[in-house]
Amino acid sequence: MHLSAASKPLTSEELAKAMHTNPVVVRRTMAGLREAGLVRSEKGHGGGWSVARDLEAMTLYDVYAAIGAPTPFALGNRTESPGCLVEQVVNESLDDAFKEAETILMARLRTVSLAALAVQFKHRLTAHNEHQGECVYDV
Amino acid sequence: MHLSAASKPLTSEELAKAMHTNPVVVRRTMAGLREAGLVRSEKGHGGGWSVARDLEAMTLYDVYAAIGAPTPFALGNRTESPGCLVEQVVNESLDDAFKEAETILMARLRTVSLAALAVQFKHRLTAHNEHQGECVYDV
DNA sequence: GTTTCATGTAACTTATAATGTTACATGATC
DNA sequence: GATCATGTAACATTATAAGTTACATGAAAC
Repeated sequence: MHLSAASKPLTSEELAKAMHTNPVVVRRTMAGLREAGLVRSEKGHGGGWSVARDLEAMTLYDVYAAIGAPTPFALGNRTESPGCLVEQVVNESLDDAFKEAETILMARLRTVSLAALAVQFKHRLTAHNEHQGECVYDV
Repeated sequence: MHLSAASKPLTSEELAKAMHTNPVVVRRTMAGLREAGLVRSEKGHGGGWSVARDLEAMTLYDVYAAIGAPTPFALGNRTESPGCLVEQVVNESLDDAFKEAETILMARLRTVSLAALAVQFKHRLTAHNEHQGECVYDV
């Protein structure tokens, strides 16, 4: 979203500063997005990161998938294939519950396009400027 | 569930052995269950842990709540109250999605009583014994 | 009543994963 | 060819959960 708001490609350094992290961490994360075709990267002068397709055609789910679709849950099985019959029964029941919740979560993420978030962002920016006076938001 | 299957209170040491962990870790975890009134503990000879109420009246949610209701999600906001307007908008959208998923997950956990799991466990135990010949399952 | 057994808990160590950092290779633009 | 930017390996730091040691407290057995 920062990229789409900018008029030129943004460097990893600029992005890192905006989100209080490190250029290499940015590259690592963005690499997933690049491989998924969500963003582009260019080397050399005037290079950096830019969006590769319409924000309308990107959802939060696409971003999630692009970064590797890590398990969204902090709770999990202590053992994957336990010999303990109690543990088996509990694991299966929890797995069912998590699966249901995950399905719903993913469906929800698919409904949120980055374009929709960009609209909300613009509203927020307007309100912010009215309250505090003009403020350049280039990054 | 191990406790309800046993005919006497089980010590932290016995439980630790059954779940391949450490007696102190067992005590730490069980302390939450005790404070929530799900289990009892007794010191001294013949002491140990036992269930404090009918398995019918305990659900997976009760257990989850008893151990402190930690956030079930591995994904979260990078910053709780970010100044960045993009981050604000994304956080709120994700928070909404997580909240919905969490509500559904908790509702689901409330439908699973430990008694229901105990029934499944007994079935599994029967099948296990038919397949392998009698096997004492006291812990 | 004292010995034994069990929990309760503080303090510390270890394991693991995410994040941050340094260093340098590769490629594009000026 | 000098400069700028990504790509990536290797390493360091940090945070958190799990495991461990040590010892105090209380209950039962003898």
